[in-house]
Amino acid sequence: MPELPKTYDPAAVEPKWYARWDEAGCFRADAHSAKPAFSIVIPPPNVTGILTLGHVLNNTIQDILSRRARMQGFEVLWLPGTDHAGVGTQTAVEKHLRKTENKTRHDLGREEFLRRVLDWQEKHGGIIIEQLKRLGCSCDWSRQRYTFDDAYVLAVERVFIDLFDKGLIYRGRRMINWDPAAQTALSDEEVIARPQQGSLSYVRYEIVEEPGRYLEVATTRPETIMADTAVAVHPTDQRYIDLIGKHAWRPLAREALPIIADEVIDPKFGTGVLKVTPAHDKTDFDIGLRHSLPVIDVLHPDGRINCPAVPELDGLDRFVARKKSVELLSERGLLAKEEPHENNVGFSERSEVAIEPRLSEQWFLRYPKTQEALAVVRDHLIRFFPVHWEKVYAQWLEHIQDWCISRQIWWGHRIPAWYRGDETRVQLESPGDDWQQDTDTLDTWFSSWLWAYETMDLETRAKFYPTSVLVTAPDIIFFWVARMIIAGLEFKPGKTQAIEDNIAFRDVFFTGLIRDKQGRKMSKSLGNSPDPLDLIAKYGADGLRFGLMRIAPSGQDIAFDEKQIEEGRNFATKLWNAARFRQMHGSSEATPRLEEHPLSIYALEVLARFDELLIATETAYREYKFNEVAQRLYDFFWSDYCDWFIEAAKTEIFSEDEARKKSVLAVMDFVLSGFLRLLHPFMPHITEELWSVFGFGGGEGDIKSSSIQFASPPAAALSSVDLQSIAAAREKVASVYETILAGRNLRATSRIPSNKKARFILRPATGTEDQELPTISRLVNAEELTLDPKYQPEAGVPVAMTPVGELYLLIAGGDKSAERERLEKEIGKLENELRIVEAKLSSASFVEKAPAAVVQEHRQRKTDFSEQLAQLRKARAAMD
RNA sequence: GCGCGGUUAGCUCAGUGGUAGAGCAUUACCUUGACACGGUAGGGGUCGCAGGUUCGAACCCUGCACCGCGCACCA
Repeated sequence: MPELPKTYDPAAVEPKWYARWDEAGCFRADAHSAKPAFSIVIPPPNVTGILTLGHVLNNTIQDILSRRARMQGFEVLWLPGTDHAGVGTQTAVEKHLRKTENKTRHDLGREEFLRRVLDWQEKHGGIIIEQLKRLGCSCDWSRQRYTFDDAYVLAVERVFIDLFDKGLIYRGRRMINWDPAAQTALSDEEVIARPQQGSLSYVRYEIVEEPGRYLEVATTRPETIMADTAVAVHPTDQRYIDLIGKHAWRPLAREALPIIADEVIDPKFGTGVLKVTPAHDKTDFDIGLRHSLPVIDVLHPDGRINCPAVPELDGLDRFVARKKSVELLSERGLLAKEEPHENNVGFSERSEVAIEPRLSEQWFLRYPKTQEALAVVRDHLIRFFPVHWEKVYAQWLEHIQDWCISRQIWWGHRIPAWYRGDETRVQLESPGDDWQQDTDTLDTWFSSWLWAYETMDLETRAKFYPTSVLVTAPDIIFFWVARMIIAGLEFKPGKTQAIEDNIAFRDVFFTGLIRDKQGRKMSKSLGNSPDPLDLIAKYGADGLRFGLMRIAPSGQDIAFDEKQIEEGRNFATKLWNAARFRQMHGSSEATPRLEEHPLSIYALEVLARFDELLIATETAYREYKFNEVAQRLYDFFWSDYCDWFIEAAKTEIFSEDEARKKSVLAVMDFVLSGFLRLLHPFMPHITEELWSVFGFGGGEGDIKSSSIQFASPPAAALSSVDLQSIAAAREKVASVYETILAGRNLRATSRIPSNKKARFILRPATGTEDQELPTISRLVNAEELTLDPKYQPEAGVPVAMTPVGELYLLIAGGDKSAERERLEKEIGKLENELRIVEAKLSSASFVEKAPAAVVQEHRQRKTDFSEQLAQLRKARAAMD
């Protein structure tokens, strides 16, 4: 067994093991395996993206699930890949182009621009894959996919054609969300409402039939007045009822507009009069349809005003034109007033500019299988964790609108539609030379929604689809999760037509969002997003993984604090050193066994706690409570194993009794071997290193049989020990540990410095044996601990009441007044507790109505407190 | 307006009816033969507010406040 270096160096251990695993093909999934299948598809990161803390969280969870399943004997497929990320990638390249060459994509033309995107992809693509490897992700890299793989592209086009043939995809001129910066249509989901501080302008529209009489119209968008084609009021609004059917003069680009009545007008808003602008507002467009109003578009695609009739405004940016139009109206006496007004404005999720509702010819999908998609989640064929996301999901599906799937960007899947004159054909190949292909591309999510199965060939799909679990952030529940569920139900890629074979995944685990300490989202512009690679360099991938998992409560946002990652690193070091300690005392068995050794009470205690740990982690895993699993592992190892078991075990390790020494070392090996396996999914590298160093996997040989990642999960340690003797041992241990705590407290309150040995005397309670004295003595750092049933203390000797008797601390020249003070404090505390218990017991209703066990417990407590109090009072009295 | 989540120690969070917990931070002592990325001991909380149910409420019920999020409205 090679000797462990003094400190753990993740940089020396982690890449070494990852390379070995990868080379040996440990992560490769076998579609022909007889083992049960476990599968996860990665939420594909942007192909040119770099690793963020969000990715670390998400992929660590997937890796934990994959590694755990592998150990449990599943054939595991964790399928990796990347996404072409249409708008995101294109925007990045455009930005770069503007910076380096001061050009737009239109300057280059479509073909050249796409070549530049490919260059960009060549340069930045795949970085994130290498970063995931550094994190330790056990993906099957031989199956890595990309949304622009030939086969994948073909599948996307075929799906488009299929849905078109079914009549679910159609082309139409409708109101869409227009992003004037990216100059493309967006889906409703890509628009984020933000409250904006603007102003409400009250504009005067003169009545055509009654010159000199004006209608006041409140608007936040005076720059679109030229596109007004009517003025509307509520049909029952008494203020204006006589005007319905008459006309009003449009104040800019003067023209007579009909005054119409429509139910949607809110008489309480503004003046109760709405200017109807069908080209630039969804509600207005609908009103226009109901009243057959003409549509006038006064905006260029880039958001500038397109209205030669008003030269003062023509060509101005929409926001500049807004101010200018107010000035114009004001000059002409047509502005009644202006008041500040807050309203919600839709912003493009990507380009961060206000979106423009715009009438445009686009492709739409009428979602299929929405009822079925609701049902599979409602009926828990697919289970959401945490469960409350079910409601959000249902709410979206219940209000679902057709999906605008065409984009006017260049980087994406081309729409397989062809035009010649008025003719349209939807098919893979061009119908002929004189046909022009649609210039639009598809929404990136229109390719992502096939990810759960289109990434698998038929053989793989037969084994691994539906996938076991999807791990993702809740912000893409509509974009991706819901649509993948719909795609699975519609295209039925499963082995039969049955619904349960065609759900995309059985479980969905939604992670939290990582925020900074102030609760803000991580973002580049705030500079509050640490680079995970820096963190890995500082704390190791294992430290980062563990630290993050320990603070990631399921379903809640995570306040990131580097301190927590440091804790992860510290835990790795603790593990390392505990292993070193074991290693100093001889070699270990490849498969540690307990049977041939008599177990000490401390061994029974730590093994019982280990068994509790097994159950607790199993339960937590079932609910995807990774932070709880991590915390349990941490507490068990640090406190139960290191602080208590190892410390108590030193009595035997440093003794001359070979049999007992052997026993305690065997228990250490048993616990270490089991604990390494439990911890492996969280900290794969260090556990593999120690597993290998200790030779637990059977030493050298095939990595697939020696690696910890294929070792079976630990079984319960005490299943063959009778419960009574475990209980007896644990009770004894509890009294020993309690005594130790009391002894240490005596030392500290009596101001004995930690490096000074102290002498103790124990006047034993009935039944106390001297067997455990050496351990107590060691753990209270005693120079000597003697058992003396007849000990009569001098007044002022510090004393503590313990389960094994009265424990006295002998100090030369003890400070009597300090001891008096200490005693009085102790007495005060006890009196207080006794008072509480007595009050409870004297309440007749408590004694009558509370469960007998609870009452009994209180009675016991009362007895204990009273006895201890009597002793302490005696000691106190002796001092006077 | 509708819905969801949160409010417990300075910080991050556990805690589904019976003596309020952990880690970090903090204070004191300690480089002792695994570990100072460590050990030991301590201090620190009217569990957001107000009612109710109960022998007993951080926990169950009702209302409210504040923070965050989603949806709808948004002239």
